[in-house]
Parts: sequence; structure tokens; C-alpha cells
Amino acid sequence: MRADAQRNRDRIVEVARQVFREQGYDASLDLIAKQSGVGPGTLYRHFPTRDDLIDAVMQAWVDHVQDTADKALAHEGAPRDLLLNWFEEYVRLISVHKGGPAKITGAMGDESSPIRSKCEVLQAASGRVLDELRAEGAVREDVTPLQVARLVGGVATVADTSGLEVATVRPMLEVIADGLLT
Amino acid sequence: MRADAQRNRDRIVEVARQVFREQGYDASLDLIAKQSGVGPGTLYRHFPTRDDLIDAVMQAWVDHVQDTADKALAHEGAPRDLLLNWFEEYVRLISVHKGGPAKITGAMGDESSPIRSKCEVLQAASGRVLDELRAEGAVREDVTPLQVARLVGGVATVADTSGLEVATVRPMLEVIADGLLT
DNA sequence: ACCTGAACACCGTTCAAGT
DNA sequence: ACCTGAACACCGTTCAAGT
Repeated sequence: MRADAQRNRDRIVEVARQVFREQGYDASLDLIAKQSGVGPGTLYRHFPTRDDLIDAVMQAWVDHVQDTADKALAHEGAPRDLLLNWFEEYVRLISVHKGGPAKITGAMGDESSPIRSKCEVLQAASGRVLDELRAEGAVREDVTPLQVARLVGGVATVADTSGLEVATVRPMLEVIADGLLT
Repeated sequence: MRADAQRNRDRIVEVARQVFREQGYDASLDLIAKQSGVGPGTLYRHFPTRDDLIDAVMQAWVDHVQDTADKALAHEGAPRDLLLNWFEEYVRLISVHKGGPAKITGAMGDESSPIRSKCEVLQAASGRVLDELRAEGAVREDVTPLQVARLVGGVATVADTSGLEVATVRPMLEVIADGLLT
């Protein structure tokens, strides 16, 4: 890639991150192009779809997912607390940008989604937490990370759309946790 | 209301119902106006927001909600089956139109939403099912119809967005049911 | 090879003119 | 009192021309 192209690409991603943070994932791409100082065609060359741009913005966030799962696993205490703690972190992770929960949870399990790899990272993190609890015989055997991602992601989506507080979300996550524990 | 105005209003609602069924709740309002044979201004006069039009379309559906709750309550069998049966019907009820689960569940608990009354009907129906089960001591005391609407609505939203089959949704509803049962 | 920006299509929304 | 439809603003997307 030519140096000026790389520079444009980097700036677009940086501007997009800021605009998405302020306006959510459905912000105007035209605005992002303008603020990046490039024509709309340039943005489309680098990122053919909105999700391609979102995927690039989420790149820096992957390590954070891993770390959060690590910390949740290091958590001392009852299985229920560990699970609830992870659920709350999971909601926080996918709710960084408005529209994120719906976007991410909707793409979950879709092999052809541009943000597929990010969904897999989240599922893998959930999988590690579930495996840990299964080793103790604390959760049901038949539950998959995908199902958990959709259940918790569904609650996160509602919370994002309705602007719910953590205190309102918590009891719903407890219901899901209790339904998963043996 | 003048006779021609009433006629226009009725036709708009009828056309909207058909277009929403084919294209979902985010279909073009311009198209609905055109197919109704009225100018865009007429549609806006009758329905200032999209949700006002959606509310009018959902009017005919309220009785159906009541009936479905009645039938679920008449269901003989274990509390878990009754609850699961209602959850499945609930998902079906709000998933008639694409975009419905997100729209309805997102408005749930919002006093100022144009479709508030429809949300209340759904909550009331869930409340009756919960009361029945509480009388048997089968479900937790502290759970509210609003929480159930958001939990099940969240799953329905994900299912709608991702195009999931009933068979895929079912096990997730089981988790929620198990989390609610005592 | 990459970028620009005009151009097009589409949609929601408003409002002056008409009946 | 109600309706029409032109007009405006905004957005996504494409592509011929330019460097």
C-alpha cells in the first residue's frame, strides 16, 4: 500500500472511532470522510461496507476482551459470582459504542459477517469462562458460548436501545445466570 | 373527521400493514404514501412519526394478544411447559413484522412512546401468566413482567436480526424459564 | 495506484398553494 | 379542513477525470 493511502486509512479509522463514540455506530459515513479530509470515494475504497470500517475500529479492542476474560477467571468466589461478573463485563465490552450490542450480537454466528473475527474473540472468551465453570460441574453441559452470547447480547441490546442503568440490567443477568447454573 | 380524511387514513393503515409485512417496520413511508394514493404530507398529517403509524397498524393485533395469553393459561401441564409455551407465543406475537421485536422491546417501559399502550397490553398478558404461576409458588416472587418482556424480547430481537429458527430460539428460552422457576 | 468531487438515487420532512 | 406535490436537506454510492 502506498504511503499516502496508508496515512488516509489510519486517519479514517481514528476519526471513525471518535465519531462512533459520540454518535454511535450509525453515524454518517459522509461526516467521517469530511472530518478525515478525504472524499467519500476514498472511504469506500478502503472500507466497502460500514461493517468493514467498524471492524477496523474494533481492532484495538480485541486485546481488551482477552484481558477482561482473564480477570474474570482470576475472580475468587462462587461460580454464580464469577458468571455474573463476566456477564456484566461482557455487556460493558459490547456497549462501548451505541448500536454496538445490536450490531455485534446480530452478527454472532454469521460466518460471512465482516466483523466475524471480533465475534469469535468474544465467543472464545465466553467459552473459557464456561469451561472453567464446567470443570467444577457448576453449569449445564449442553450450553454453548454462542447461546450465551445471544442471551447476554440480547439483554445488552435492549439496555442499549432503552438506555437502561446497570442496576436495571443486573437482575436480568441474574435470571440468565441462574438458568445456566446446575 | 371529514369523510375523505377518514377514508385516506384507513387506506394508509391498510397499505402500511401490507408493506410492513413484506419489508418490515423500516419500510419507506414514501412508498406507503404512494401506494395509498396520497401525498407524503397527508401521511404526515395523520401519523407525525413512524411509530404512530406502527401503532395504528398494531391496533388490530391487540385482541390476538389477549387470546393467546388465554390459551397459554388454559394449557394443562407443568409450570415450566406453561411458561415456555407462553414465551414461544410471545416471541411469535412480536415477530409478526421484521424489526418488530427491536421496536416493541425497545419501547417497553418508555412512558412517552407512541406504542406505549401496545407494550402495556403485552406486559399485562405476561403479568397474568406470571400471577398464575406465582399462585402455585412456581416462579420467583421478585420478577416483574417488564423484566420478562425485556429478557424474552431480547432473545426475539436477536432471532429477528439473525434470522434464527424456532429450534435455535427454544433452548435460549429454556434458560430464561429455568432462571425464573423456583 | 490512488484520490477527488460531482452526480445520482433515495428517503424523510416541510410548507405554500389549491380545493 | 384537508390535500397536493414541489422543494429542501441529508445520506449512501458510483464513477469519470485528475494526479
